[in-house]
Amino acid sequence: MNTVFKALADPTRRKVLELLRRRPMTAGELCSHFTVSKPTMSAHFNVLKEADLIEADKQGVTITYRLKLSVLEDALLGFAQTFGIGPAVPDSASTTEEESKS
Amino acid sequence: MNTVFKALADPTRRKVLELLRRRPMTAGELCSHFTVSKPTMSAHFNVLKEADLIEADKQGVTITYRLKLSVLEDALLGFAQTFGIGPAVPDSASTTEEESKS
DNA sequence: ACTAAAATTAGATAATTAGCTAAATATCGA
DNA sequence: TCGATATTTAGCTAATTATCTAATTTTAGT
Repeated sequence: MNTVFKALADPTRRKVLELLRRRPMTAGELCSHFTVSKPTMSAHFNVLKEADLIEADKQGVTITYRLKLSVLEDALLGFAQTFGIGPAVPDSASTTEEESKS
Repeated sequence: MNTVFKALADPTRRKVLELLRRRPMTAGELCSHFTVSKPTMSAHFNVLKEADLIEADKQGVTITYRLKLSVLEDALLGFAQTFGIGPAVPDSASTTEEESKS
C-alpha cells in the first residue's frame, strides 16, 4: 500500500496509468507520450511494477504493459473507506427500506 | 492535486490524516502518537497544509489541526473517476430493473 | 553471422526529502 | 517582567529520487 501511494506521487507515473487505462501498450509506445528519456521511463515502469499496478508481458523484443486496475481500485477504495469517504452512490442506487433488511 | 498525492505518499502523513479523521487535535497531541521529533512533525504538518488537506487554528499557544475531509474526498474520488473506478456499490444497493428505468 | 530495433541495466549527478539538534517566537500565568 | 510551555524556524546531514548518457541484452530479419 505504501508502494502504491509512492508510485502515485509522481505525475509521469499517474499519466502512464491513465494511458494504460484504455488498452495495454508497449514500453516504446508509452515513451512516445513523454519527453523524458527511455531509461527514465523504464525506471518509472519499474516503480509501477513494484507497486503491482502494472504487469509486463514480453513478446519477442517488445514488452507490453497492462494496467492492473483491480489493484489500483483496492488501494484507492480501501484508503477512502478508512475515512468513510463514501462512494458517491448514484441516486438510482439508493438503499430502499426493503433492501436494508437483507 | 499533485501536492495531494505527494502528501499522501508518506506513511506518517497518512497516519496524521487518520488521527484527524475523528476529531481535531493539537500539534503536540498529534506528535505524541509518533516517535519522530516535533520539528519533523511540524514539517509534515506544513506539507499537509500546502496540500490543503488540513487547516490550522491557533488558540493562544496551541495550534489545533483539523482535517479537510472534502479536499481529500474530491482528490481521491476525482482520481478514481478518471479510471472509472466505481464506488463499490454494495449488493443491497444493486440496481434493480425498476430502478434502471428512472 | 551481422545488423537493426526494443528495452533494460549501469553509473553518474542534481534536486528533493525526511530526519535531527539547537535556536527563535509567541503566549500564558505568577 | 520572568519563566514555562507549545510550536515553529534555521541550519545541517543522509537517504532517496528523477534524470541523463553510454553500454548491455535480447530477439528478429537478412
